Amino acid sequence: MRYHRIPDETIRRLPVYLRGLLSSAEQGHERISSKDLAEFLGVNSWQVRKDFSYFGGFGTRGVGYEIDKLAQQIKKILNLDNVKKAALVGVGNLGSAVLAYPGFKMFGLEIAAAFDISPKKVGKKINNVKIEDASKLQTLRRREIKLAIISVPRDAAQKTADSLIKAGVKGILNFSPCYISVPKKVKVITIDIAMDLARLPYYIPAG
Amino acid sequence: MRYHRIPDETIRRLPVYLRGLLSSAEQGHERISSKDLAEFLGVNSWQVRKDFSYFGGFGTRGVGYEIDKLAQQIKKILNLDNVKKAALVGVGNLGSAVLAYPGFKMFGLEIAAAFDISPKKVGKKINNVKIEDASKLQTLRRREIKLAIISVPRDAAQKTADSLIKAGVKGILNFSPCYISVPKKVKVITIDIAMDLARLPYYIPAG
DNA sequence: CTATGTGAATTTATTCACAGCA
DNA sequence: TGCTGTGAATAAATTCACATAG
Repeated sequence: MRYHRIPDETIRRLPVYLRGLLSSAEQGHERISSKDLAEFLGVNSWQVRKDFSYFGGFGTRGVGYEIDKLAQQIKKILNLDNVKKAALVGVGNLGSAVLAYPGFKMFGLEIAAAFDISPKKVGKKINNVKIEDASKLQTLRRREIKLAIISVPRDAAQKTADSLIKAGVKGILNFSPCYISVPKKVKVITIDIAMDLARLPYYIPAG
Repeated sequence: MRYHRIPDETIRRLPVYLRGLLSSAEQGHERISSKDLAEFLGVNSWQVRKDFSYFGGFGTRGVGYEIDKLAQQIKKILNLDNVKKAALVGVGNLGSAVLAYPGFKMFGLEIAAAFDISPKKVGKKINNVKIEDASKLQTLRRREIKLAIISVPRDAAQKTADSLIKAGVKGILNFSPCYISVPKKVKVITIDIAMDLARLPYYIPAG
C-alpha cells in the first residue's frame, strides 16, 4: 500500500463496485476476478484494478478478490461503517418515494428522520419513519445525524440547506433543481432528474 | 465557429446552463455575463465560456449573452427541439413521483406514456397520464416515443430495457440499481439514489 | 474599458503493457 | 500459467492568460 491522492472518479465508482460485490455474494460467490466484476458492472477490468490499487490492492494474484473482505474494505474507505443515518426534508411525492426506497439498506444506510412543514403530514408515518415538523431540524445535532436529503421545492432549498448545516449536517443529497451554496467543509451532491433526462436527446440521431 | 469534438462533460453541463438561463429569464433579465451565470450555477466563468466556444460562442464581447437566443441554441444542440416525449415504465413509489415531477416542462420534456404490470394500476391516471399494461410497450414505436424512464424492480430492469429497445427507444433513464446492457446506439443514464447517498460519508471527517 | 473566445499550459483520468506474485 | 498491481503512455478536461471585438 502506498499513498496516492485518490481521484474523485474512483470514489464515485466505489459504491458501484460495492453494489456489484454484494450482488455477487448474494448469488453465493466467495471470490471474483476483476474481469468478472467489471463485466457485471459494465466497466473495464483494468479500471477496476487501478481503482483498487489506490487503496493498496486487495486481491490475490492468479486468484482474484475475496468478496466479503473487499466489500468490507470499500465500506471502510467510504466511511460507511461510521456514518449511517440520514434525515430527509420535504415529504412530497419524491420525498415519500425516497423514504420508501428499499435500496439504502444494502449500503448500511438508513433514513432515520423525516421533516415537513405541512401540518397535514407531520405526525404521520411512512415506512416506519415519523414525520416531524421542520422547525425541529436543529435536533439533528444531538441525534448525530450528519447526512441529509433535500426534496423540498426549489425556492426552499437554500434555506433548508442553511438550517441543515446549522444543525451539523455535513453531507447533502439535493433533489431540488438548483445550485446550493455551502461552506467548503460541506459536500453536496445534486440529482436533477429532469436534467439527466434532458441530455439523453443529444445522443439520439434526428429523424 | 470551428469544429471540435465536444467533451462529454460539456454536454453534461449544458442542461445546467439551460436551467440557469431560464431561471434568469424568469427573473426578467435579457442578458447575462458568463461571470453572473457561473456564479448562479456554482461553476467558473471560464468554464462557461469554454463550453460555449465549442459551439461557436454565442455572446457579444464587452456585453454578455442574450438569454433567449442562447437558451434556444442550447436546446437545439441538445436536440430538445426534436425529442420531447418520454415513456415511463414501472409506476411504483418512485415512478409515481417521477410522473408527478413538475421539472420536465422547463426543458420541453413530457411524460407521454406510463406502463405497469399490475392490473390494479392499469387504467388509473396520474398527472393526467393513463397507466397502460406493460404488454403494450411495443406501441411506443408508432407513437414515436424514443425516450424512456425505467423505474421497475432491479430484477425486471434488463428485460424492460430489452423490450423498450425493441420498441425503438433510443435513450433510457434508469432508476433501477443495476447495470443495463444495451446496443451501442442506445444511451443509458443510470441514477442510483442509494449510491449517491453512499458516497457522501467519504467526505465527512470521522468523529 | 469590458467581457468574450481560444490557443497553450496544466491537471486529472484512462488505458496500456508488463513485471511480480501465487 | 493466471490474474493482480502499477509505472508509463495516452487521452481528456480544466485552468490560465491574453488577444480580440464591441
